[in-house]
Amino acid sequence: MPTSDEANPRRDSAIVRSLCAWFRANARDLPWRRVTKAGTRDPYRSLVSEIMLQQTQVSRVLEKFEPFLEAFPTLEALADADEDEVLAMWSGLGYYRRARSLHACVRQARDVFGGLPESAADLESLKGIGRYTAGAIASIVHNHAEPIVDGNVERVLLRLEGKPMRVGETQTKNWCWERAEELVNKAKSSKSAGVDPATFNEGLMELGALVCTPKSPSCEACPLHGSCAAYRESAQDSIPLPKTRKAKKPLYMACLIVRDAKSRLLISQRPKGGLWGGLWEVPTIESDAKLPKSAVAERFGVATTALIREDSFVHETTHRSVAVVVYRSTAPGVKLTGTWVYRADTDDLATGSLQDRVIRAGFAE
DNA sequence: AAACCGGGGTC
DNA sequence: GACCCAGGTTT
Repeated sequence: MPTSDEANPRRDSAIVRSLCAWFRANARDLPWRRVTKAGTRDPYRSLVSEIMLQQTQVSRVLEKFEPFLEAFPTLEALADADEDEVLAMWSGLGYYRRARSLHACVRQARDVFGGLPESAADLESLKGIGRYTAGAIASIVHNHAEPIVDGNVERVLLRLEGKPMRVGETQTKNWCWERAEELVNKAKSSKSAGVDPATFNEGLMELGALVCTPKSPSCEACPLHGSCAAYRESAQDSIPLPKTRKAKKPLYMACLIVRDAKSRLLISQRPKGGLWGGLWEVPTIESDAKLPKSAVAERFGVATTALIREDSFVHETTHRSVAVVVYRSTAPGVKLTGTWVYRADTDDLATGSLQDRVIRAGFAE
């Protein structure tokens, strides 16, 4: 009696063939899947999409992908751009370090390799490209037999093999990478038409996105249910195990709206790295504790009587709950440095959604 | 191994 | 509200 962990070449072969056939028939028509010529994809478009898609849902990326590609149509164009332009096109996507890393990545690729390299090892040497992204480009664009494991793939593989583990933990990832490697090698060695590493890897992710979903998976429609341990044991809903989540950290922000005689608004750029790194904001104070008005006035160098409380709201991110209080100054602060901008200047500015709201309020009336 | 880093859709 | 997402880097 073979154990469940024992290699089963015939089962793996069936999994690979079924999945590839399903993907060929059910793949979504996404802009980064566009084929330029003779079945090849633009590696640069693939790179941009992969970075944008990190921890970001397809529907979010769809709004930003084409405008970004229009602004930076080629790797050379992106490499030649200023970091501020790149950040501006990333506005609203979140995880802004990705934009700065992508910019550094293409410059590095141009200077070191004369363009984007093809091997996963070379790709992974570039800024912002880890094992997943390197494997994705090498396999999907160049059809190399490189495994890929993201959140989707972990969930699919854990269910397929009936492993009650948590997504994202080191032990889980290690097991998934090994399993994904076995399967992609099986796809590589397959003699069936339409079965290859590119189709298998992308199919695995597409299955996780469309069928083997976190909640209410469509097992009856799944091409792999005949091989799936979780389905056989009716364990789809208990695999993977629920994530353990940390409480959101509170953050308090006091923002100051200052206008000059020309109705311009005072803004400044946040330091690179850290929260909203490199993005623009109105003068803002941050603290782990509530900021009394007197402290805000002191820090901004403005009299308390010149500070008008204009708005307050809570901005939620995955990891933070940010309590924002917006003040307007009736007298410019002596200590404040920054850049004066007109309303129209802010359109091409790199901003997060929180400061977008504050800046809009700043120009109101 | 754990912390850090966004945003918005969905249930 | 909690959960999710084509992760990588830093500590």
